[in-house]
Amino acid sequence: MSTMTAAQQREQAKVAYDAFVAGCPSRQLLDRISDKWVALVLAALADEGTMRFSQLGRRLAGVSQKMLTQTLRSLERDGLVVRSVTPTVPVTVDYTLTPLGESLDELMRGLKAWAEAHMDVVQAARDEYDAR
Amino acid sequence: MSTMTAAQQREQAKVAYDAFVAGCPSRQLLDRISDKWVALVLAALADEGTMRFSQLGRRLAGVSQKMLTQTLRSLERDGLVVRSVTPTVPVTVDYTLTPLGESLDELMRGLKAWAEAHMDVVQAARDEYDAR
DNA sequence: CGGGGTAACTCTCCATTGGTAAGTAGGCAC
DNA sequence: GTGCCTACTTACCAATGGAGAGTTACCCCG
Repeated sequence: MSTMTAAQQREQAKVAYDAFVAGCPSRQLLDRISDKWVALVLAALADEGTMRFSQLGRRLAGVSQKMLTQTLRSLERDGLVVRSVTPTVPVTVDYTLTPLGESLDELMRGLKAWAEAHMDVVQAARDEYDAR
Repeated sequence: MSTMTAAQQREQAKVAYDAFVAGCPSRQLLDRISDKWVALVLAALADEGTMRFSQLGRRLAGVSQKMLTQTLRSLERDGLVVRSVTPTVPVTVDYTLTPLGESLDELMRGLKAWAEAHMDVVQAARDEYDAR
């Protein structure tokens, strides 16, 4: 058979994708920032400079402690924040953006600005869609 | 009691958050684009102009049909893409970006550019973190 | 010396989400 | 009729994320 069914084409594309995605940097970053809490941590740290764990927990109040530690760890691993432990009475942990983290945050602010500028249009589109 | 325990502070912050988040447009948008597939659909449509359902399925090959329909529906609802059905033999469905969708895509390209420029630094940070 | 309080986690359980695979509708080709 | 096409929809199942309690390590008060 010289022609392929749609199912076969999908199958083939899937294999190509598996190989492709492993080494694609923009895709890796996408996975990183496609995490709801990453953007919020970045924004909070950019606003306040240095913040403690509990401060962050209050600022992005909806976050669970589990997800906060998890997010901060991965950001630290990627070199976007620095984690510094001060051995005070109850231990104090501070987080700060690195220059790299700051540069990413600038792009994020662009998204925030877009949201504020266009959210009313989006809302109108939603209302219209739901009405029909 | 005039002072609050940390637990009580967290509880209070949580209530404030619930009220805050419901009406915050930038947060709503964040939830929208914090979906892995949204960015990819946007990028694909911006590249190719109009695409059919199966074309998109092949382009972002890792996507399941379920998630593709789901993503496209929500983008349509938000006025970022248009869906047009042509009643040909097997029905043909085309998707195109609206001007609104295009404007969001421009920001996304900024992120892509950041990724390509900085992914090597991130990778180096990861390696170092994993090594110690 | 023991009980209580604190910060930053860590663990356990459960609900929601996303992936896989199979099924559906309507029409044409055989 | 049987089978195949596109664009879904549905059923099931594994993984992810949230809620909340538990843990560690320390100090202070009585």
